[in-house]
Amino acid sequence: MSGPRPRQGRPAIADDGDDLSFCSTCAFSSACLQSGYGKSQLRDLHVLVEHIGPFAEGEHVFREGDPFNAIAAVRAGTVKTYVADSEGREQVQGFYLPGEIIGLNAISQARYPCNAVAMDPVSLCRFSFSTMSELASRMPGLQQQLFVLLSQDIGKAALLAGNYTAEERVAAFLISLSQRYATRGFSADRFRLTMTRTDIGNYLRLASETVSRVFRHLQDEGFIRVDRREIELTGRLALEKLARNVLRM
Amino acid sequence: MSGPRPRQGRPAIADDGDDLSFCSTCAFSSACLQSGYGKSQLRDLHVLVEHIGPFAEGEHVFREGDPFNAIAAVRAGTVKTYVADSEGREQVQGFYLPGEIIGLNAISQARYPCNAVAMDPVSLCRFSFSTMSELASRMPGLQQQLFVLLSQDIGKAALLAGNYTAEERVAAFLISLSQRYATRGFSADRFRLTMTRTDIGNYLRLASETVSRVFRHLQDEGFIRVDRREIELTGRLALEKLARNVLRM
DNA sequence: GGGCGCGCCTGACCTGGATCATGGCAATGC
DNA sequence: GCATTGCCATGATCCAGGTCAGGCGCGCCC
Repeated sequence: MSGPRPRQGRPAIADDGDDLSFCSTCAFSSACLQSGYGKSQLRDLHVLVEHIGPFAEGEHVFREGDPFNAIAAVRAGTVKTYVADSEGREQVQGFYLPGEIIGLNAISQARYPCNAVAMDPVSLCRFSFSTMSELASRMPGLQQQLFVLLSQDIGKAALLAGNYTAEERVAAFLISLSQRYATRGFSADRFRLTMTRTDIGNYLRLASETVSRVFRHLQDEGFIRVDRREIELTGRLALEKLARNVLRM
Repeated sequence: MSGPRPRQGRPAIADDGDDLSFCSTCAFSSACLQSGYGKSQLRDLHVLVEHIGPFAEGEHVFREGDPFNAIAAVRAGTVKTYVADSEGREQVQGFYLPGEIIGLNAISQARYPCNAVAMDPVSLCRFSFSTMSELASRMPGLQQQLFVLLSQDIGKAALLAGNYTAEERVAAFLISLSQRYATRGFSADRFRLTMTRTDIGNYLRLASETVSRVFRHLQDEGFIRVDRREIELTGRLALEKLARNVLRM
């Protein structure tokens, strides 16, 4: 993780206390809890966790080409990853919500292949990848979790690749956000879009005008209610139907 | 790997002979050679390799929903992976050439999330994933190789996702094939397309007519020469320029 | 308060690629 | 030799979404 360094907040290295819930959004802790590890082994894991941030809105977490040495779980806020094409246009690759992992696609080249920027105040859990690999050799469950996380990400990217209409894309985007918020304990039907229409369009490969128009249309149909960044899903079933092909459900 | 079982050819389990080159296209063998392992350790690896096939053109290697238990390296032929959308239309996800690995995206759900079918006679090296995971715990280099392979695949899928013209997509497709053939020792400038125009279109999210027209146009420009499935790249530089944004080079 | 900038919306128009229809050509089978 | 089938090419037309232009409202700073 290069770019701005942690400037305040929690100690860089987790302390040895027994309170394992101090980082409830940290995916690895929960992943390993699921794997049935005891507290002593979890403490091993916590040694390699470093809490960094907060990053202010617009601040970069890492930039394309930075040397890779760590992956990170989002603790709070939203991180956007993007690349710039040869004409300097931005291509958004993904939005990462609390509990989700950034940096997995950097392993193969040992450099981050994209930029990551905070959409709002962001805190992260940083995991040294070399330490984690080493630990994974001794903890088969952790190794397996890493394989699963990596494998999941392969599928995710393929979703956008399909041949879908603007309406299908937008619906899938909303349903996906909703599901992801819900699994983290937030409301599934009412949340705040932390990104602009332009960002959404860049992500879905649509013009921002099209995003606006589709929002309008979905609202006219009674499927959603939008007010600036606030959104409410009032016709979840209809949205899911639209999103079905994209999300493969 | 479900579907048709091996019906002839090499023994199912590699023998203990010293000839480690018997499977020169097998990515893992070479990956581990690169990692500096000695022959005795390589033999460990070869124990978990099973040569299967040949599969005839049109035969399925696995199908969506099949339980996952192995990944496989293509030894010979081309494998196409695809899914069917809710209206039964086929969406091609990728083509896998000799040396490339299929099945990595199946780890997270323990089921293959797509279908894999042979485009021409195909032989595979099958690797039991559980055995390999276990082995990876004892061979950090192998674990690392697996991480790298998985991480690579995350990026690949993202390429198609972009907002590109038909010409850029087709050029990128050709350059990508060329590069991949070249790294496997085949000619970079002259090769056979093992798939139909429809398959190419399904993969690139273009109509097959558009693929035809773009081929024609690229030929008129002098960048390629096409004769049915045979293709020659006569203007590699121009093609690379067209492909630059898609392939990020 | 007033100017300014940014995000967002909306309408008018344009265009790249899809779709539809047709025909050619090579391989295969009878 | 002739029919069939699958793949490919090409022309005519259509349309989803891009592009361009204008306008509005909110927050911010002087």
